[in-house]
Amino acid sequence: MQNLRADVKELMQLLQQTELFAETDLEALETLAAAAELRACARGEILFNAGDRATGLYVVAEGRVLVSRVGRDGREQILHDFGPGELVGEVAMFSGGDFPAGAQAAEAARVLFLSRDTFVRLAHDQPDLLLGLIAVLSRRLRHFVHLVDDLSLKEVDARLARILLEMAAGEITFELPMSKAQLAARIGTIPETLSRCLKRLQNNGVIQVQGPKLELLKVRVLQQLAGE
Amino acid sequence: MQNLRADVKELMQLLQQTELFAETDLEALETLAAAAELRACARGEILFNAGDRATGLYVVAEGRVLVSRVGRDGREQILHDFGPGELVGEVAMFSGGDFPAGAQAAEAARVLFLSRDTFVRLAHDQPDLLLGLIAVLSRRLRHFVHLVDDLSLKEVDARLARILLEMAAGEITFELPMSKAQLAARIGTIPETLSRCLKRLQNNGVIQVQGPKLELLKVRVLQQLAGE
DNA sequence: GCCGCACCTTGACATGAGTCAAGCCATGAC
DNA sequence: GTCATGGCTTGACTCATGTCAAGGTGCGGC
Repeated sequence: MQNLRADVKELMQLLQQTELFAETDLEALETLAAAAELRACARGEILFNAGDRATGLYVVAEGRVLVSRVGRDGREQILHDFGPGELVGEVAMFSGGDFPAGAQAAEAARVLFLSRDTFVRLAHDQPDLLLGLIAVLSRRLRHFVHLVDDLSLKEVDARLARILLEMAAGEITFELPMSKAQLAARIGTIPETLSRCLKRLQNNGVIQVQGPKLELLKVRVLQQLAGE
Repeated sequence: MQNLRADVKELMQLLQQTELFAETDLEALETLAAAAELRACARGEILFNAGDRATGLYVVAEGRVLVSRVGRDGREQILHDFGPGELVGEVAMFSGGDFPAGAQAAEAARVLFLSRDTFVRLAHDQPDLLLGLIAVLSRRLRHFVHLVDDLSLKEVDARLARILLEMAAGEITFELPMSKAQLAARIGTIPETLSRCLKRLQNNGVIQVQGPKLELLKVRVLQQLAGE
């Protein structure tokens, strides 16, 4: 991970586009920007591992960062897939102090690092920031409820259907925003199983797969599979 | 669910023993207590269902409240098991406005209901409350990370071993604090499978089961099973 | 005491999903 | 060109876990 030079103006702009700091006033933003470090990481590079001591949090400026847990057998479960503007590693700051999961760049990325101190000092006289953080955490919890629901109560087909609909975002053709191996890890399975599920859906005429290109032929069927 | 009369003094005491309001000053606590409603619920009674509009949050005063999701096939996954002093339904207040999961009393319980308005008004001039809430949400997230890890990356034996060690809390003999069906729902399986796992552990001399009474004979083996 | 019910256990079975090993296809290096 | 590589697919197999059905056990009501 490489530290980059960046002027405060640019950092302020980046911060303004984040979920947490969008409403923060300019003065505070400047303090924040002055204390932030901009870092570049290569595809696959690790930001932190589960169990690492957390000295601060990250904000994704560009690229995508995956947060995941890895089992003893090497299998990986992706917990979050964060894009520009999203916070990474905020939980560790307010409970425990170590990261409960690991994070790595899914593609070349730039991230802002904010030290714990910087953040705490700022939050002290910006109660709005706390409200924003509460909103972020609540959204994360909601996401986890659905993830647990999926993993515990649904089969792979249902999870796949749901994520396809989500990634399609209303379109009927789209390109997978990640490798199939990563997609498998997101829905809590392995590439082989994913491959077979996609095949089955294709054989049933529900979707059309062409490398990373997907076409949703029967959206209704997918919705039903996903559990409404 | 039945509304109970309770005097403000008593409610204040209850609130002081909660994870969120332990540090709140007496004046604010009094306001809170005056606005809170104390409710009694019978065992099995439902506080709210997934998807219900949330008009406030609950604090467990007595008894246990389970938060869970139920699949289309009727299988249940317990997400949280809350005891006295813990918050229930806080997520809904800060994102979305509806409960992402359902809650029911695991045994006869008394809960305090706080309306959204009451809470928001109080939080407005008690920034400490926000910090406390952030701590609570962070802990919940940490819990979910482990739950997802368990469900996705470990088998039932490992989850069972972990929860047994947790419930034993250092003792070697203890009594299950819930029915075996509920235990099964907590570790993401069904009573039949739980029954077989317990049997297997017993046959291997790792534990001794006598109805709801458990004896841990080989703690080391359990720890190893649980994944260190 | 006996009935009925809730809770739990057991067995036989079905199946979803992981493992292992092989092979395919495209891409980039040389 | 051909060779190696990474990413994906496929098949055969195994195994954990869920389903279904039956039966036990204990407890409270009457």
